[in-house]
Amino acid sequence: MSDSLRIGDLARLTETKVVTVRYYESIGLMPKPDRSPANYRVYGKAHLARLRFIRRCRDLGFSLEQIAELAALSSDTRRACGEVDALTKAHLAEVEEKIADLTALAEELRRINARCHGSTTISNCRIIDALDRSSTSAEG
Amino acid sequence: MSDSLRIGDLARLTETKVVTVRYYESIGLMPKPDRSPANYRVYGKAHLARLRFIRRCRDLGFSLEQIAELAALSSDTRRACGEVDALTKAHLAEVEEKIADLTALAEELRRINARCHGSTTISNCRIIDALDRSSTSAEG
DNA sequence: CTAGGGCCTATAGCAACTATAGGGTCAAGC
DNA sequence: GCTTGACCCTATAGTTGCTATAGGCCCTAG
Repeated sequence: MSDSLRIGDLARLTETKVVTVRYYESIGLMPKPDRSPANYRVYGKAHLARLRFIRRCRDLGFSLEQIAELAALSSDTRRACGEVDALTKAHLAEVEEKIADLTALAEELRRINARCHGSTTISNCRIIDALDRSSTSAEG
Repeated sequence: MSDSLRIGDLARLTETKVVTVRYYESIGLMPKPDRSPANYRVYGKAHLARLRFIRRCRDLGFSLEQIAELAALSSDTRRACGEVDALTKAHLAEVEEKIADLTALAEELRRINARCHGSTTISNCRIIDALDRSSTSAEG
């Protein structure tokens, strides 16, 4: 009995918003649960596990589409593990690329920031200057 | 004469899509240009500079809202430079935080990936296992 | 004079939610 | 018995930064 959860319980247990849970259902990522006589959604442990899986993957940066794939793969235990492996590897590569991009970007922001040598007005502010000029063009 | 540009020229010169230029105008980020007799948008060098500024800031990861602020600040040359400085510093902090998050995430993905010890089917795939369990809970 | 490229407006779609409106349900307290 | 308040329901619109589509005008070259 106590494994009968309402949407609010599910949300609390997974640190998800209620609307988000409904949203996941609307796009088919969460299965449609049974309804109580009052038309409330009634969830069990399987739903909780599913939502936990989704949230964990979200935390790891997977898209909802990727999560749907992962979930489909994981439910078919005889399926080749290689597909899961490929998905996580591809995702890792994406993440690593994003890190590289952001690192270069931070570098440049730091460089730009360093140009503000205590000037007090925009007219002699080198930051705006730096933003105006393309970084690839030579500085004067 | 030759500093009269059409939207396609502007787009090409800044590696922006035509629709995007119009979009920037629609949200007030680009000023409304004059129109030719045929109702075509007619741009000058100031517009080009403005769009370049926008695109450069976008490349640096600023949001359109932040860019609007930066542009407003930069046009008032007597204004205190401190605000610009603060904006770029805040943005840098954001970027650095994002890098930290992604780095932790990549770490975990690598850890998860390492669990696939050549198992061939999902049933003994440790990756799905790893995704299922919360990373904070102890492993058995 | 027609084909193509470019331009115009307006609207809808994308991810992944979030917010709002307008209502029903239910247990507790007076 | 009745109200209060927390919870639930549906449906729709908003968010960011675009992109795509439909349906149509302009202009030049062949």
